Amino acid sequence: MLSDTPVYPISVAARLLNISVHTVRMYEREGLIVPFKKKTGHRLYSELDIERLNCIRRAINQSKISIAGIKTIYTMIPCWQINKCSEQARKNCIVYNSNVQNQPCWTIKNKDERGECRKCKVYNNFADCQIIKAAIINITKGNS
Amino acid sequence: MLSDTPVYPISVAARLLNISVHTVRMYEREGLIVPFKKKTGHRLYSELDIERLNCIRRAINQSKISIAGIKTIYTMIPCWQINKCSEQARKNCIVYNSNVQNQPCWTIKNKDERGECRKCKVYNNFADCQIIKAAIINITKGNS
DNA sequence: GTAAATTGATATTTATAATTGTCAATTATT
DNA sequence: AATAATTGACAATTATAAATATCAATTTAC
Repeated sequence: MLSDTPVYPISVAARLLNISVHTVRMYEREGLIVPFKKKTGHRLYSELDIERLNCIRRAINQSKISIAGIKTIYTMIPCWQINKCSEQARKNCIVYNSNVQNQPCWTIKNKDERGECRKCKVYNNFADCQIIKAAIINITKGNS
Repeated sequence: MLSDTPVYPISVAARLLNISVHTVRMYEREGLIVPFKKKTGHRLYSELDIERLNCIRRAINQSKISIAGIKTIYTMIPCWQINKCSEQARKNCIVYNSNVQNQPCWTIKNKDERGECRKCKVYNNFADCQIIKAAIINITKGNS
């Protein structure tokens, strides 16, 4: 089990991934990752963040999915299913109630009952496009 | 309602789309489209095919989703839901029974009870990535 | 029967996404 | 207090996906 404790500054994260600091920041701007931020604005990355970034790199370099494509796929995750949100929670959730989002749920500001995105199953378990596909298939297979 | 009758040869289709004949063939090689083919191998495109191709072009040029990304998204369509396949049909369907496909269902050869892909709702109604997203959301919202 | 169009396969070109570089200002570290 | 690292913003570069060109063989259509 990978640790989700934010420990690596961006320079170390970039070195672990064999990419530049700029690229790591770009993935954040594009909404693919949500690193921990200190009050001063400095970023910190966990082991889990590194694994997530590796996954994104594979999608780009091996699967040839563009960043915009990855973002679109992330937006397809039915988070209320993953999190088994209650009727009440759904009623209050901006993600659930706006089909037309073009943003992954973790990029949408919290005005509802959702907790911290960095700790959420949706953010942590569905970095891989293949896993997202499998999840959608599983969920829909339950139906008649 | 757009006609699904195959009428345009590839040169006309390409002209309607402002792209080259080669590009149209490429989209087919990549599994994004399934044009009608005469016994001689010559392709024919319908109005619906043209609209589908326009949709693919928008995904590439405006949404900046790569061809590999579009293909991955197409692979996420839960076709058995769209087509309301029976238990029996699912049991016999290679698409339903192999989660690990990396191909849209219409590129997988028919050895089961599925009909002609060009006539299928899944192929015809879900060219647009946004619509696929909406469909997945709808289907999963039905669940508890 | 002949000119125009289509086919597949390989090679080339082009467009642009992805990545990196530079900079001054701010923050961290010892 | 001084050096190293990080920040955001803009510019430049690189890598490669997307599109096009070329070719001989086959098919279409008048």
